[in-house]
Amino acid sequence: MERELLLLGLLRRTDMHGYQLHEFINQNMVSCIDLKKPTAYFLLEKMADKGWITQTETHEGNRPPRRVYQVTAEGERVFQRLLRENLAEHHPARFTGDIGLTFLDTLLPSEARDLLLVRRAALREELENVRAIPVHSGSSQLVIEHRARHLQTELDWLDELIERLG
Amino acid sequence: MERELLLLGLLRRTDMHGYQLHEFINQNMVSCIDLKKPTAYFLLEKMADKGWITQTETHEGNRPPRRVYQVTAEGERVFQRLLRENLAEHHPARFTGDIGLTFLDTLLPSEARDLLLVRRAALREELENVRAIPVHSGSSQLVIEHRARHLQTELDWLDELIERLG
DNA sequence: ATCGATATAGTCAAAATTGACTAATCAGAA
DNA sequence: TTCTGATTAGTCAATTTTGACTATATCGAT
Repeated sequence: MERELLLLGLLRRTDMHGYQLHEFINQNMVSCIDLKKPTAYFLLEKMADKGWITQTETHEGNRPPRRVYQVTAEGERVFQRLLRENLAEHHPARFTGDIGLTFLDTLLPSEARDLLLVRRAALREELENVRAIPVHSGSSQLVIEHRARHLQTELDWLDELIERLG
Repeated sequence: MERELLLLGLLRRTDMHGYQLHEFINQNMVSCIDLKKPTAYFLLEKMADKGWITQTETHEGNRPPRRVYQVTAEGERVFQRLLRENLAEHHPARFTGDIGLTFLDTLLPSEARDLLLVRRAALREELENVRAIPVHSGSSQLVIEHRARHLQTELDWLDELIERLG
């Protein structure tokens, strides 16, 4: 759901059409996410179906029509929910593309802090688990060591973020 | 291609059938990759089509037949190529699931070292680029800072790995 | 004014991925 | 022994994702 979070978050700032959204993401968030154009349109259509956003077709001359999207009241509620979920959950497979960070400033620092505390707990647990993997399991020692390092970096980062907020 | 690299690498060690492969990956490499069962079978079929592996159907009583896979000579060549590509390339979107590490010990330390040197160069370049992003670009400062940290961790890790090998 | 190159805006068929399923076997409890 | 739940082995339809495409507009050079 973090792609939906991103699209909602951007549209909440400014109404945009599909191409514009995709361009923005491609220019400013490459390091964060790789969202292909057709996927963006696909997600937008799905979100429109669910009533999270509405489309306004604008015809200009002979051009292909542009569909500008606006976040609905329901979409706003979904954004709020997704943002909180994203911040509180520890997604084990990604230290990159932490979309929630982009919209952290839309929350009260105290609430943001509480959500990150939940995440930190899960992160700590995983780090302990990884450190507890016996040497002669089927998994590669290098892979485990590598992961432990990034988990530690993530933990340090969260610690600092939490401190900044509190 | 790193899923193919993984499957080839595992099959190169021991012949296995699809379910076995999936189980092994799921038990020992969760932190590394999330390969769903149907995707595993899909990839195996594709690899068999390309002649990288061969299937041997074994019927046992009334069971659904098991297809045991073996790496062909061509598959072995592809494995060697994919491993080298994987080690030398800096994949910007993942600090997790570095499959190449699992099979690093199949190379001569000196060659492994050379490949990782290429990767380190690309990594350094990205870190510089990320650090050079102006504060008032469209991207979130937190996201950039977050990425820079993990890139630095990755760089330190590579430095150490390279030293260990040289 | 016109030609080519690039930017804008979106679509589509083909390929890949997934959740949910079938179906047989096995291990232990009643 | 027979029932139940877990394990083994793989498949399938529906959903998602992608590369390649259409088509107009715009901008700079000739």
